[in-house]
Amino acid sequence: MPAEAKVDKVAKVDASTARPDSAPLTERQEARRRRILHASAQLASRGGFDAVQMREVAESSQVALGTLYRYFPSKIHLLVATMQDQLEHMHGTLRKKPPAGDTAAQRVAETLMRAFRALQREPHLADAMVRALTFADRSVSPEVDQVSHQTTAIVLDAMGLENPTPEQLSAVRVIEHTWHSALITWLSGRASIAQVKIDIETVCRLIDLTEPEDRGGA
Amino acid sequence: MPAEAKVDKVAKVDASTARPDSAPLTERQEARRRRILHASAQLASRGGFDAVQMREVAESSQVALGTLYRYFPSKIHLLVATMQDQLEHMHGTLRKKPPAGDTAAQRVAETLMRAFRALQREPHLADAMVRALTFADRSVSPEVDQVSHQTTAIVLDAMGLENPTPEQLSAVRVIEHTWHSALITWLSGRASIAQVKIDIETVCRLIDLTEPEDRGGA
DNA sequence: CGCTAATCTAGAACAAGTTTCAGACTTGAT
DNA sequence: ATCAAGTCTGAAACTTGTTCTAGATTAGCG
Repeated sequence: MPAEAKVDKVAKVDASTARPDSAPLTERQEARRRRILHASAQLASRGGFDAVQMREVAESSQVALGTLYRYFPSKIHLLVATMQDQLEHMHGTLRKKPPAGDTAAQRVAETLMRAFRALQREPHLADAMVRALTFADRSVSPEVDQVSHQTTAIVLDAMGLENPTPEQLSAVRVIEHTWHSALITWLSGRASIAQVKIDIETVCRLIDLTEPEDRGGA
Repeated sequence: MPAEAKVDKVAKVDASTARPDSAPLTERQEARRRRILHASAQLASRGGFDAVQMREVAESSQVALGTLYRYFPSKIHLLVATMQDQLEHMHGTLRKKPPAGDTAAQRVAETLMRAFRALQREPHLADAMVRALTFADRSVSPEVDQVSHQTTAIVLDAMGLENPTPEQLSAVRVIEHTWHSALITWLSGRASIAQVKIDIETVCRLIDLTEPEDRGGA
């Protein structure tokens, strides 16, 4: 069923969502990629990780199974890419309304809680993305790293820092560890929302330890 | 091939490794369980998560596939149980040589680094266990919780506390989050051993914030 | 001992991720 | 417009986790 039109040509990839991979995609390829990611997010929103079945994604996005695998070499790759996509939205949204806390710790905690609330609105989607992220093996490292960097950027934004010290970067790393792991315990029903909140607030206190100005904590 | 002898009978389960599940196991059942866990650990040590294939585990442990599934209802259950098993060893080993640091934070960091070094000796096994742990869904919550409690016990041991305050328990939770997540980044090649060490040391500083003696946190 | 229920075994069958392949379609260049 | 190379499609095959079944074996009991 060759149902595609005849308008196409080279198409410069816009830099916003650019995967600086290797080959620039044509418009139709970009459209396919987008359809796939959309289908992935949609299915994930329904039933989480298990509901994202490669055959279904292929069908929903009007693409052959083989093509799906050409774009995303595994289910994990697909879901991590889906997460990258969502993270971009999130970062944009968060940027519009910066957190209002007095201290960096408060602002980071507030930002993470805001993100957490967003995830609560689509718990199944969150499940699919986070499970994929932590289950990813070495073959997905580059993509996972990109997600990690994006997350770091969000946290640093919240802290309001231009040139973080190594200590502060360490604190941010630990915050991200806690964020991921706390999400997992929540998703698997082993921790309540309240508990996650406490964990986030607890770890954010680490930031206070690294304040160069007034030294000392609470 | 009914190759089993005729010596058996009721067999009291010893309390050390007791799964207070429901039915006490006969000796032969206990032996099967042990063979299965051994095979699981062995295969995991070879090739990590992927190398633990249910058919192979069944064959290695001289048990039918159906029986394997009766003992462990999924691959994840099996690997989490394998982790429980290993954790017990670990806890026993650690108990023998308590950490020597001056502060609670130092002792916890030292203990975790010791555990980390043990994992480095069997990185594939670590991979299988940790991946299973973080991939586990709600159906495995009880078992994962038990692993979590065991880990908490180890950390509290290292801190040398009888009655931890709620604040200290929060710190311990965050430490465990960091521990798990840092392990994952290491296993998937996104963080070096040195980086994991830094992360552990960083998060352990949280403990200092909760010391009740010399001025308090918050 | 002899019985009944529970357990175990071998093996087929099923499900979903992944791979493969032949043939049709597109793309980019001539 | 035409050709070679690259891409996409549909469908089958393969892999490994999981389920199911029928028949043997074992456990606990009278």
